[in-house]
Amino acid sequence: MLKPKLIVILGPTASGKTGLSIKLAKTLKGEIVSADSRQIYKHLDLGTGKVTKKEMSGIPHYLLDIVLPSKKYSVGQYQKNAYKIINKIIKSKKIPFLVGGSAFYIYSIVDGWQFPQTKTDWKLRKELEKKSVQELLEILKKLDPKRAQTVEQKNPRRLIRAIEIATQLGYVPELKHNPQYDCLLIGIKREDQELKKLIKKRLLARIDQGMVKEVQNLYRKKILTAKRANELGLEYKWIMKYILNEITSAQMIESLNSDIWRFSRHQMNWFGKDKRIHWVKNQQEAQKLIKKWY
RNA sequence: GCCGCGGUAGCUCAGUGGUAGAGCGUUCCGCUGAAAACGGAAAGGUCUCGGUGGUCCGAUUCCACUCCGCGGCA
Repeated sequence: MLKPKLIVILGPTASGKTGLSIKLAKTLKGEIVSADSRQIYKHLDLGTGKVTKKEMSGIPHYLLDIVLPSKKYSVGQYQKNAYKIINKIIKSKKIPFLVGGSAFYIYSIVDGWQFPQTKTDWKLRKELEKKSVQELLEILKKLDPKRAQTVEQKNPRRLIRAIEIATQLGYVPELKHNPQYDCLLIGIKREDQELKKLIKKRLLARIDQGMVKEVQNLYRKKILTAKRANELGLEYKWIMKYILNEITSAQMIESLNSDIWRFSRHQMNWFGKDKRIHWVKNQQEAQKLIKKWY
């Protein structure tokens, strides 16, 4: 049985995913499902570079603004939500586009990761966070010696999650892949220097548009705490520091610029090794690929 | 002009009479329900510690002079 088709548009931050995906969706009767771990949140707009209503120009967008910034969201939830919406779009005879820069989210769909059926145990995680990596590794060894060998042994996050799973299931099952869709992966290609310029330009433009004010308002209305802003990272982290007078605006811009650049490298670290991705420079190239594939 | 302090990796600084160190940054990499998260690795000092001489078997480390920066007194 043939799997339904899914077009995936990915690339580093500021590469132009939003613009390209809307253009493509317009000419192809498409609908867009976001794959962005921060645009998921309500009220985080300018800081996440979220599409505006106007930019959408009538193309339906999903998985934006679905949870409050104070809540923690996860890939597991994302995958469930995304499957549901993509299937709905397919049923309505429209073409689904998965668009975003959160590699972890994208691959949970593209590769169909089958996460173990467990509950997030914040209490346990908090307890475990007090322990050293050595201690965590010892605990995991007792629960699941096999997984203890394959996890990143110095990474507390990974160790804690493995312990969480093993506590609930008795062991950590191997992650199985069960892709639900036939995916066409299109990546937006940008040279380093070009991307650096784009990042800077977009950063300054958003500051002009009131990005600092956005964070100020969220802070004043208690939608966003300083701690949470720090967890959310990048724009929220640095703008919050500026608002709290910990840094000057020049320091804020400089730190942000270099942090966003580093973030883009991190994204490319993930995409760069994926041979399935077709790298394009513009709409024409993307359209040609889609035409051939569909 | 005098006195004091400092000049060591891109930045902030440790340090020792006997083959140069940390943190940050940079680059690269990993990633099984926090992923803008979380973690790992490497490169970098014209054989080199501002410069020139001296003491010493040996000086980045001690001494003298010199240049530069900072602070104080004039």
